[in-house]
Amino acid sequence: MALYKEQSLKLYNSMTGEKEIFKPINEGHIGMYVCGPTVYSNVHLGNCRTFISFDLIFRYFKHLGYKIRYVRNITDAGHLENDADSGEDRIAKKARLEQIEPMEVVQRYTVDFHNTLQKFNNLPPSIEPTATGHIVEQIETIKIILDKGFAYEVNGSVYFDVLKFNKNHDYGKLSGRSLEDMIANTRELAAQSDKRNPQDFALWKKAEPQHIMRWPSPWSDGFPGWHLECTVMSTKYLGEQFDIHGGGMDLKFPHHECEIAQGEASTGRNPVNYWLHANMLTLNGQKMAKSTGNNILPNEIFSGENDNLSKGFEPSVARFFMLQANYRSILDFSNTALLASEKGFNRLMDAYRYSSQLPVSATSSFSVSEWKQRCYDAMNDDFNSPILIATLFEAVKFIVGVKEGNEQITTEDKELLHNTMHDFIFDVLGLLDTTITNQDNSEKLSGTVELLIKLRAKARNNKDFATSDQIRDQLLALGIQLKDGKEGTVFTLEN
RNA sequence: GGCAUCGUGGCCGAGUGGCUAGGCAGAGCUCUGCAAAAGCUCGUACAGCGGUUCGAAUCCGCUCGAUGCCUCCA
Repeated sequence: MALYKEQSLKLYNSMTGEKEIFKPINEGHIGMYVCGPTVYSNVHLGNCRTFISFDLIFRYFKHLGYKIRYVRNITDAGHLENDADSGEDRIAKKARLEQIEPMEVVQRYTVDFHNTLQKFNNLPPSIEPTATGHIVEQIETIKIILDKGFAYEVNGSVYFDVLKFNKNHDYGKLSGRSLEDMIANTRELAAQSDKRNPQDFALWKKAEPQHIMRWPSPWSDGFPGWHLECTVMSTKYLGEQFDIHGGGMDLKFPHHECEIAQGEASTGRNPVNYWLHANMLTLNGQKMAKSTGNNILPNEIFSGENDNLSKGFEPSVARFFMLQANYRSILDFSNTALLASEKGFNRLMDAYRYSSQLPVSATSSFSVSEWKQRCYDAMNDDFNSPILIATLFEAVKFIVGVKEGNEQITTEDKELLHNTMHDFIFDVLGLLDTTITNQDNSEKLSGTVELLIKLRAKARNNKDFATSDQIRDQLLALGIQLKDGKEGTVFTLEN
């Protein structure tokens, strides 16, 4: 029996502002769409957090036995930098600055995006469609919206008529805004365009002569509006109505609001059942953003080459750090927080590794099955990874207790404990065991260090502490730390 | 200015009407030739002011503060 039949999952629906019991349209199947990146520069850590959040969600659904189709787009058609007609396309601008083709920009940063997410151990989505690969479908959708009377053409551009749409629909229901308030608070901008009113948004834009990325359409040589691709591609691959739509918090308005409008205008149906929004990663209390330069690149985390960092960190440590906060909370990035996570991460991994070799007893002093369900309870409560991690640390404490002889575990429970930890640490949280220990190192290195450990033990037996301390201190200077325990000495390597 | 979210112990960060979050740091102890490591024990916090309640960090109101969105943004 599939696990999802035994577990009741609740998720926080941004549309209603409440945690709701999750019920997919088709039992056992899930369609999930997540807004992907605009590939005109390297992904920064804030972008990664969103995709790690949805990777956690994707992984948990898979773990529960759902058959899930996860669609995440690549925005490779440039969005305009501002709303005025003279605005420049971001990708075209980057191409101009780097003196290359726009699609070279797209290719370069798409590859970077994939490489980076792979380092964080994100699973690839089921389908990763591109905006430029769906120009035809976007034109078709514009035609439908025009036919239904929710859009108008002006000078080769097509705009969505928000005022008209709002007469029979609720524009603003996702972000909690009312159109009246928006109109009341509109600051009149000098360079207003062909729009009938400022809340309208482009479905198709006529390209200025210098605009490189352009396609023919019934209205003009131009390019699709920024919100349309997600509507079109989610509909194409998941249907007119699907289960989950996710994305960064900053996309809630206007992007997702516009998607709802486009979907309802073209199909008459509310496209999405559950809206999930991942919150921002901040740096120095401010949102990380490409445009402001307030950001950290993943490679800087790995190498430590950034003024905010004292050292480099493994991708899994950064991932663990992010998963210690709920995906809906703002998380502030800092070196000290990352250092704390690294220690906790290592302790968790040490305990996991040891869990397979625990000494067994006739009884258990800890209810492993009850603990296992609490792991599920945590994830069932809107993917509460911090609670899951806290629960895993209960097991860590217990494992240490068994090791020290203060707790007991049966053979059966030991297997259940080890397997459950494996499932949650690796399959659900998506962490990688990158901790460097003597088990992972080359035989030559570990053989050498073992030899030094023996020599040191011999020196200590002879009370030759000068020699023993020399071995210990010089190894430490090389980044090899000796740890004396009851059962002898082990070592760890600094990474 | 409008809309929204949030304000938790030294730091990060859960929870949410009565019951220990967790991690890191710190303190004491054990172990140790010394140290490190490891283990054990320890914190009574919820912005401020009112209100509801037998009882509120948790609900309501106000004040203050922070952040996000309102223009592209994960």
